Parts: sequence; structure tokens; C-alpha cells
Amino acid sequence: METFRAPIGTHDVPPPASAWWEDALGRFAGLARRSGFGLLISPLFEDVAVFDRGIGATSDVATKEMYVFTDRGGRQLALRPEGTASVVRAFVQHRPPTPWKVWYATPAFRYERPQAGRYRQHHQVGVEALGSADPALDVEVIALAARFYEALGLRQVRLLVNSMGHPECRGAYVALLAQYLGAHATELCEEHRERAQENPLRVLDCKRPACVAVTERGPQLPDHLCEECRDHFATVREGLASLGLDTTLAPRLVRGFDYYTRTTFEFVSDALASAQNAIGGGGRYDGLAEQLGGPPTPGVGFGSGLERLRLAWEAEGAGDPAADPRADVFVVDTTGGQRATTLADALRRAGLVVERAYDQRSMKAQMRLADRSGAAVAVLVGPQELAADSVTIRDLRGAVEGAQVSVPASDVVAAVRERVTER
RNA sequence: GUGGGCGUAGCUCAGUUGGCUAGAGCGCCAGGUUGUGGUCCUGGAGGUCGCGGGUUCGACCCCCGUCGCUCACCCCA
Repeated sequence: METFRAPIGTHDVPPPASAWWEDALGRFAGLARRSGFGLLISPLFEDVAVFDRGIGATSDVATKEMYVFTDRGGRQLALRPEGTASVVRAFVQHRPPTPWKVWYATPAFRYERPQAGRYRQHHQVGVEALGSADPALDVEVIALAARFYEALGLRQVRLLVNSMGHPECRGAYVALLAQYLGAHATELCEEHRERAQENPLRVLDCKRPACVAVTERGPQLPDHLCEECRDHFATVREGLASLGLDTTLAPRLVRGFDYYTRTTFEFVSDALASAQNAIGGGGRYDGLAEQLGGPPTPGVGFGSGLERLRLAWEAEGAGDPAADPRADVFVVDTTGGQRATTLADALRRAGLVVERAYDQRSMKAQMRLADRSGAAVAVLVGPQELAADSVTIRDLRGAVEGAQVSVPASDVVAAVRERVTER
């Protein structure tokens, strides 16, 4: 019989490890809600042009990493490779009142070779805020990410910031950079020797020593911003500082999507040894709504990868490994299981976490399962209890471990609750 | 796309210079216990040694191919 595996680059998160995901998603939802972000549900796939025009048709992600397919109606669609473009598409489609603040949790798909902290399907949480250019919104978005990491117990996180200016001052800088790179073309790495003029900003991102040596001595983005962009960036940094959030200026941080303007930022985990140490990132994208056919609308947001957060969390030893969800009570029934069905239902309706055995197992086997379930008490039903319409409640843990008492079946919820809340 | 490492039980792994019915721990199941868990003792189930081909009297071991996992480059979460 042929066996199947999850497709290359994808993975399952079975329990108990998935408990961490539930916890992280819950914390993120709470933080977002308290900051006035509402949940946006949107399709996993879009017209491929949403991403081409959104993240930039020349970007690596758009050119060679997208899962593109043609549906039965001949439409060219793509699985979302990142979160922002879809959100802005939804904004343009619905034209909600601004500021429009939404959060999301979504898988993202990129066709690339998997390695540590990199998958073909990964999962992101993020927020987007459209309709305001106020630097206070940049601060709010970045702070939300920082508070999320704190809430997960992460400590070894650094915040890198940069500003890419708006199209005009960046244009002037890019021209300057192109000229500089042209003069030093022979010193660049092999890949960029030819291609530097196509997209000069990309060279800033290159980690090869040859390129780094050239770009770190060349013109720096933050030094060439117009006055407005310079002020905006300064206000963002001051705002972050006022919240106790330290920033590291990263003048060559440009990130891989073309839509960014002004503020860009990246959170890196110093606990991750691999090259994939960015646990979250984002920035401003003041021209993106217009790119997608909407009115000129400023926007800012971030996305964070759950798989990498989990890796960072593990690397930091930030918490206990996910434990099995503990049961409150385990129902043992040696009379066939019908009583277990009704007792479990009653106890669950009372809000307790209830487990039971199946397949008419022996008393010993059921008690062993009860013990391993972590339940504080076992509710036992045998022929005697069945005849008397009672149950035996046995304490499995704590000071009174092993003690047991018989109660009428009608009192089971109260009797169990009393013992469970005690622990 | 390119390169390195690795594929033996559900999991983590041993397996000698190629040589007997391929092992251990954990987990799982049963018994020791005339209704009662953990610790302990005993027993049991479970493996086409990733797959295909080759060398050999003989392959888990050597060779080739292939698939998968993993790490790295590029880029990103």
C-alpha cells in the first residue's frame, strides 16, 4: 500500500505541539482587538496581478516563488505568497471608512527550497492599517508586534528600522546609488556586477562580502531623505523610544517587496543561529492602494511567521514544552460504556474537560488511561454502581490521592467540580 | 535551481572487516492484582533495513540510480 506524506516543504502540527499555536493565535487576537484591529477573512488565492502589481513584478517572490494556477474558467490565480497585497485589494474593493485597521492569520505559499525556518507553506499573523500617514500609526503597528513577542516570552529580539522615503526622494537616492554602484561595478559580487543597474536597492540587501564592502561605504538611504520623510522617520523612532522600544538603525534594510515607502522594519531573533532569523517585518506602503486601482491611501502593517516564532521560542527556552491538554476528570465504565457516554456529556456540559475509554477495556486499562490523561479524579461505574444508580469518585492526585467516595449519580457534577477546583 | 549530510520498529537510535531466526530504550497491549492508576516484575504485538538495480557463495553494510528528509546559497516569515 502506497503511503503519503505532507507535500515537500509543508508540515503538520499535531497535538500537543499545536497547543502552542492556539495560545499564540489567542494572544495575538487579543492584542489586536485591544488596539482596535478587526479580523479580516479573505481568500487564499487572488488574481495573480494582485501580487504582481502589489509586491512588484520583478521581485523574487513574484517571478519565481508563486504558486500560480489556471482555474477551469481560464482565470490566472495565485496562492497568496504574503499577507499585505490581499488586504489592500480588499480595502480597494470595499472602500471602508478610514482608518481601516485589520488583523489576519493566514497560511502563505512560496515555491522555494525548504530549509531551517523556511517552508513552502508557512503561517503568518499580521495587521494592516490603511488611511492615515500619521507616524503614530507606524508606532502603534510596530509596538503591537513587539508586545506580541513579549507576550510569547521572547526576550532575545532586536528591532531594525529604516526609512525608504517616498517615491521622489527615494528616486533621487536610487539615481545616486546607481551612479555610485556603476563606478564600483567591478568590486561587486558576481550576481550584481551585471544586474546592479536594474534594481540598485537590491544590492543593499546582498549579504556577500564584496557587495557589503561597497554598499557600506556608499550613499546611505537615511542621509538622503527629504525633510518630510526625515521628520516622519524621526517621529516614529521617538515614539518607539517613548514606549521603551529600542531601535537599531539599519540603513541598508530594504526588504524584498517593492511596495514599501518610508518606514521599514524587521524583528530579528538573536536566538536563531540560522540565516532565517527574521521573525517579523513590515513597513509603510503609501502607494499600494493606488497601484491596485484605489484612491491614494497611505498604509502600514507587519507580518510575523509563526513557525519562526516557535523556533525562536524553543531556542530561547522561553517556556515549557507544550504539555498535553490535561483532563479534569476521566470516566471509567466497566458496564459497557453507555453510562460513560451520559456521564461524560453531563460533566462536559458543566464545563469540565472530560475523557473516557472506548472499546470496553478492562478496569485496569481504563484506570491506566485515567492516570495518563492527567485527570484529577476518576469517576467509576461498575455493576454495583450501575445497580445503585451511583458513582464512585476516586482522587488520582494530590494529598488525598487514592481516596474514594460513593455519591448518587445525580450529584456527580457537584462532587467532581468540588474536587477538581481544589487542585 | 545548485551543493553537503542522512534514510534500520510508532519515536530516539545500536548493528563488528559483508556471514546465523535484525537488536535496545521509550511508547503500545496483556498478565502479576477475585471491580482500582503511577513504581516494579513477566510476557506480547510491531520491521519488504526508503525504493529499484548491480557486485558477491552471501548485502542493513559495498557500487549506481531514484525518492524523501535535512542543512546551506538566493530570498524571505
